[in-house]
Amino acid sequence: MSKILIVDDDPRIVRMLERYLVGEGFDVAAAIDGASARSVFAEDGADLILLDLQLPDADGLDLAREFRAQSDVGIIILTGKGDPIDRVVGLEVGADDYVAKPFHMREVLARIKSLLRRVRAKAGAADAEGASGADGEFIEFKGFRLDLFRQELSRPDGTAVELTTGEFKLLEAFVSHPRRVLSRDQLLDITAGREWSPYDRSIDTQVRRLRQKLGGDAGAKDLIKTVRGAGYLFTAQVDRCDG
Amino acid sequence: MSKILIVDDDPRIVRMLERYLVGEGFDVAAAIDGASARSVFAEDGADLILLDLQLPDADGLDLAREFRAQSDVGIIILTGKGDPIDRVVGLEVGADDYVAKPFHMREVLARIKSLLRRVRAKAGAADAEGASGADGEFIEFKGFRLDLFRQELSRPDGTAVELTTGEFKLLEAFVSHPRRVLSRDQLLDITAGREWSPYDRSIDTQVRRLRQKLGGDAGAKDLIKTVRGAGYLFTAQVDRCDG
DNA sequence: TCGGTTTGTGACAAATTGTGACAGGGATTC
DNA sequence: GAATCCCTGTCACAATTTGTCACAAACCGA
Repeated sequence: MSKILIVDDDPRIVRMLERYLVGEGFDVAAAIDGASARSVFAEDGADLILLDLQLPDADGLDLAREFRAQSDVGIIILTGKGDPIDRVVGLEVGADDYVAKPFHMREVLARIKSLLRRVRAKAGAADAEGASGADGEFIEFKGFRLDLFRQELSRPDGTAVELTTGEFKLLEAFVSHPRRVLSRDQLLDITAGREWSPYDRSIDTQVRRLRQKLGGDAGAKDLIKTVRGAGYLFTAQVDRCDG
Repeated sequence: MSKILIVDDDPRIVRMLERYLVGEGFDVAAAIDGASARSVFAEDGADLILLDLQLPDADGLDLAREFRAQSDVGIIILTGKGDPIDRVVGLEVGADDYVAKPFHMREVLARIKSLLRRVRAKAGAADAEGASGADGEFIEFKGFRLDLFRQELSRPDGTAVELTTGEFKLLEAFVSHPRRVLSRDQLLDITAGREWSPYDRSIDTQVRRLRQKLGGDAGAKDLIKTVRGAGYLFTAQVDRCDG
């Protein structure tokens, strides 16, 4: 269950959001000013913050920067009619999304779900980083080298493998959770932020294309193994390097 | 409320800025030459100065140095493409940021707010450098060198790359947020201050032109990678240098 | 072995992006 | 004020990427 922290000085908005989100099964906390928001977040943490910019005792953007500096929490900014805050500023402080007031609950919910998916995926990827903590540049497996920043893959012999965006995301999902069975549901969630439905074969197709590019000559099925009835499994050992 | 001093010899620009910023709730003063700027600043002070470099009776850089010497006021320089900036000492004198003419009001507003936050934060604790704070003179990536004040770009071999204003702003957006996927929405917001609508292809076109100029000979797709369904990604590592 | 289920594979259609051409707008020059 | 050039957004079309479909192959339990 995901924890959501609502920060807004308007009690009506807080109540409305709170009721709706609790009804959707979220674990909800609320704060009506910057000070209580800080303490609540410090105490209980959160997976996602809904943050109004106009607070009685603090600038919402400063708050956003603080939260972002100390964690990977997802931040959705609620912009009022009077503040034409543009995305540029938000981008600088690390906000992930925006909702303009007045909003519909349904819209907020959609963005929350979308962002939670992204945050979870990112957290998963961060797990794989291990204790080094540093944002490693390369990931190596079975002689291949994956550059996360450039989204490029090179073969053991150094030649480049042309990957499309979708293939890269799929491979990233695999190397982030190596030696673990990933269901089609999880893979689709990570790569496309979508829900999986029983007859969706898109992951199968992408796996096929990735296999082809990974092992046109050698062990493609070795790298990505099919687990019947469950999903797919990335078998290779994964190392991070900073060089 | 924050006090902003506008210094520009073009009355239209002054009026435009003044009206907009007053509408945003700032306390605005204006001067059309160096002498009046000095007196206004000496008399009333300011939290932030918008400073044009071309003044009838003074060099804007000297003025900036003076202001900075006697206070911690934030300084944003307005640079025009035709401005005869003979030396690159713009930042040396202590300017905090700059905006290239012609600019959009929203862009200026975003930078003003960002800088005001930084100035306020500076009064408090350690100075966390803002993402787009122009505290370096050059920006280097993959051998290219970008001069923010002159809006000039030079290739690894030293030859100049002719950039239009739009291309420059796009590149600036990329180097300000490197190794991060920027949506068309965000890019359009940064470069033009516009909202993106589903069939707007202008960013695609600008990206194409920039790619062409960046990599006419080398890897253009290396530098700006397309992320299908999401936006574009600047892949190179970005360094700020003072030399 | 047989039948049902699940997955691999090729082909195709839909969606997204790259590319060239063009026209309107703004600035500059004469 | 008119001619001109440059920049920029839009359009049409090409190329690429991706999801879906139909069918073949593989797997599993009875």
